[in-house]
Amino acid sequence: MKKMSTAPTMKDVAREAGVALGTVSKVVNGLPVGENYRIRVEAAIEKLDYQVNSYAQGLKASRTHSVAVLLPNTFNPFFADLAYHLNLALQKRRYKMLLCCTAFNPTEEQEYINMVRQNKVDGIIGLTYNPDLVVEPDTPYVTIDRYMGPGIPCVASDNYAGGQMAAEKLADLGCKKVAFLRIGSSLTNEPNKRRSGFENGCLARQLNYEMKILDDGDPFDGFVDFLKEHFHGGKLDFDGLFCVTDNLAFQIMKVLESMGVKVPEDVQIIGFDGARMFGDGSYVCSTIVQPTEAIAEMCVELVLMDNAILRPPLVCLPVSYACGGTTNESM
Amino acid sequence: MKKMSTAPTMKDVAREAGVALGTVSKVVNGLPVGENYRIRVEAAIEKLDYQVNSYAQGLKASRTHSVAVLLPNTFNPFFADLAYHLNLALQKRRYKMLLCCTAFNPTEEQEYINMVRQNKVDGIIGLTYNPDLVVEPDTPYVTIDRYMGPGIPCVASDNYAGGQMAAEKLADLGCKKVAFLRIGSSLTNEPNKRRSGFENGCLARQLNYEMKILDDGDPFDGFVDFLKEHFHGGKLDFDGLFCVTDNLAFQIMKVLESMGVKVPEDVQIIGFDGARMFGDGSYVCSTIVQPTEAIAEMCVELVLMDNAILRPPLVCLPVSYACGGTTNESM
DNA sequence: CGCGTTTCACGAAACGTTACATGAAATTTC
DNA sequence: GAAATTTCATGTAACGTTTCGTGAAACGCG
Repeated sequence: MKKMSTAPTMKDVAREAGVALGTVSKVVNGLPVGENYRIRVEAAIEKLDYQVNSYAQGLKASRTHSVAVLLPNTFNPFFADLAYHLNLALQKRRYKMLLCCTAFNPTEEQEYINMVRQNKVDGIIGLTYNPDLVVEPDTPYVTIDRYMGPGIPCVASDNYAGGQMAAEKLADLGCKKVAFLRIGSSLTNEPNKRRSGFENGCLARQLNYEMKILDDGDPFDGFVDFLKEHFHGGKLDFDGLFCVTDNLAFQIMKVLESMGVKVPEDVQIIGFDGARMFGDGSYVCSTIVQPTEAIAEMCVELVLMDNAILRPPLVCLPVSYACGGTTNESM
Repeated sequence: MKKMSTAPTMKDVAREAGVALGTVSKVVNGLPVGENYRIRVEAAIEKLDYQVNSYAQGLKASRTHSVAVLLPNTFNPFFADLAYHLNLALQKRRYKMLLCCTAFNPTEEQEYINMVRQNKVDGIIGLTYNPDLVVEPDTPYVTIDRYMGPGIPCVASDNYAGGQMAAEKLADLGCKKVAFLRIGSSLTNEPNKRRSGFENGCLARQLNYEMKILDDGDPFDGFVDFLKEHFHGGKLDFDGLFCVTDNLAFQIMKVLESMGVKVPEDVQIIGFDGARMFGDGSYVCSTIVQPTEAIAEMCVELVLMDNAILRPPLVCLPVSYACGGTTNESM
């Protein structure tokens, strides 16, 4: 060892092992190399505690072993779960995860895509809200919940089935008159299918239903007004509500509480996502659970797939139902 | 433009602008350069849509504009908040965040540190549980909540004050006999100060207190047994509990619920962290709120600080108190 | 045994930057 | 006005890999 201060390079390893530079490279990359050479090189690597410099690697090979993940934030339990399982899935394959929180901001999203472009990540996984995001065409891009065209795979829950399931559960719980509440972008994205699934589910079970749909910018008051309109003589017109997300369900429950409406005695509420406190405990409310782990695995699988031809345009994964609170249906 | 397929490089920009390579580099890095040259180069950059290749940059300059963040997970609201604000703080400075979830696993933590070593990140911010983590000495390292020695800055809440505050709040709420519940590592880390703060707070307010401390491996049943021991004739011996984290407080509340003990009527509970549902809504329980945004800002500030001499060994940031639920003290 | 073929380590040439030495031009100084 | 000084664009040499053409050794075959 000549120099202590600076990290050992392949050249150092080559010198130590008495082989050529290229041979070390092959050993490091697991390419075929003579057995006796391999042993010598591995010993030298061990001895010098050599670590490849992934920036040199990235520069030369344009393979960086890192993937960027775009999410609105990490504090919504659904996004948090996704982030966690994406990290796990990437780590399993020895990939690093660049996390980018976009705060639902389209400009921010584009900024991040651009920023990530310079970084030459091997792929991008994005749950985004900018309908006309421009992505580097030569970087594999996989979306969650947003169908952006045939070349860009979209991974989502089976939102239609989830909507249907919500209707069935409400019917099973004995509801007669229910409502669907949605807030969110009006884009044609996968979660919109929750609505049609719910409608058809209601029709199949002959459930009376109503819709209240707010767009992204709209103030939450829209729902408060809606609920008040349907509140007569201390009683709500509905005995069941399907909220498009657990977050919304949670807020609605607070409004109802303040109105003196009891959940679930007076009205059943089902959300969507499968948000849990602290990631393990009980569900925040009764909910259609998204299979975050499977979604994450699938995203990683697709984004790292070599053969672009095999990438499917859309993958839907099965959802399940879970009761909120500590116990069961009685949430 | 000669070649369409491959991304433009500095050489392309130099040719386009009719200047030397080094001049382009200076413009890109904001170094002083003649005004007329700058204009020509900027025009060429615009025209070719040039983006620096940060792998070449990282290789040459050993400055990668990325920081690794080690957290146990993203679904605990406290960690989620940290991740979010760290991301924001880094992004403000145009840095990328490599997120690494370690699941409290010491081996995993070391693995990640090693993995990150190859990547030559500009710094590491870690909330870790491995007491003898080996970190690259030449990579700036900042911890959250773990004091690891004078060379490694530690950023934390003022845990002592938080413990005191909890005692005072319980006293203010009229409690007479309280208990402190802790689960977690027995390492000498910052959160341990919550206990001494609480003890002194209780002494100052002449509050009767008891301690129940479980170590990391111990089963949660330890608390259930403890509570049952102090449960006589349908009543709990305590009228106030201070739990070392909101997560614990949340679990304890569920146990109490199943025992028929009402919160806050029968017993007041205060947690620690400031966990909120969906990051905005109400607090999960009454709690000592950690200033996650300030912690994140400080970590980033310290980890990117050029002058290593100025790095303080320990920074404590002020906490605050917040009531749980939708309303006030009445949880 | 000699020729053609395969195998495989070798070493040099990129990859796209930054940093530094070089020298020409512009400015100051007496 | 000439010499001394400053200014600043230029071009070249790394940074640590991967890739690929080269040639020597080992092998098979007639």
